[in-house]
Amino acid sequence: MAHQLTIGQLSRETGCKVPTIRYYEAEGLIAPLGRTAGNQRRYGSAEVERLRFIRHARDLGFPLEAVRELLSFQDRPEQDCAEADRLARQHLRDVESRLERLRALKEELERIVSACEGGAIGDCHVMACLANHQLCSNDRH
Amino acid sequence: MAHQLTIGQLSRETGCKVPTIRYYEAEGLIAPLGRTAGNQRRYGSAEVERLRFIRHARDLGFPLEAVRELLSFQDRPEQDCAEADRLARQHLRDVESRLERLRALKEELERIVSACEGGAIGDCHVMACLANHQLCSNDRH
DNA sequence: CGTAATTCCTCTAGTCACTATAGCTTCAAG
DNA sequence: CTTGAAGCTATAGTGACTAGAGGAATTACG
Repeated sequence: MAHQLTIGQLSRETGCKVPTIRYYEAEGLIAPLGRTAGNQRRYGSAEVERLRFIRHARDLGFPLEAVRELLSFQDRPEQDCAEADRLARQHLRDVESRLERLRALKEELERIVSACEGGAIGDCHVMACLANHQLCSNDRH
Repeated sequence: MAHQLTIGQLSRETGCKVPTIRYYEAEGLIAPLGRTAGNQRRYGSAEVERLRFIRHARDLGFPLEAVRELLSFQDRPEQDCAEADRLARQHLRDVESRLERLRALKEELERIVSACEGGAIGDCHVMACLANHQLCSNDRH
């Protein structure tokens, strides 16, 4: 049993928390090589790779369901990559639209806080803008 | 009982779904004026304003907990607006950092999908980048 | 006035991707 | 051989809703 990892070591190798690894196992994304006599999980280097793959895809914002698909592609390397590419492009479109909305939101917030001049809440622009959308966004949206 | 609204009418007025209104009520953010003999909620124009306030703050990404605070400020208009302003500024900082991360992510995704040239998964850049962070982001982060 | 369609009610469970807690067992070091 | 860290399972909680079941009230029409 050379160089097998405990769940804690796998956690340190990949930056993925221990309960999260167990959660991924329950979700069927990753499994230990086996268990010790005392029922503890043991992992090999393939699992390190697999978990890094999962983490990276998650960091990129892919939902677990998409990660699951990507993993299934990985398990069939002879297959065409069109599906993986489609998934990534779809995700990019999602990210772009979220980015757009977040940018608009930031601008609105900037207008709101830049208008505050102190004083009582009754006269506060921040509160007025929150109460009345018209007040802060005089442009589109 | 002139111009009192049902929950469905309030929903149409504010763009807030019916179950969401009931959820906000359970959370203590908004309450009906009263109930009919048949136990149905009835609302007045103050509730329309309050719910619009809630929706706008939510659309701006404030968590419900912050909305709760903002509402409590609104109930004391003589008070100084510094707290409301602080909350909005804090939120702006949150949004800015999310925006920054989302932007970096989008760039990484763009690099990834732009590298795909079709073919088998074994040779696919999309998959390779997901497996190995180094491959796609040669710059910071 | 009857009835049918629509809207309303409560309650429970599900979503997503974890995170936290409790109470226990196993393992590695000294 | 004992201690303390790390492991185990199982359950519940997070945020902000959303969906569904099963039933009651209201409104519109004939």
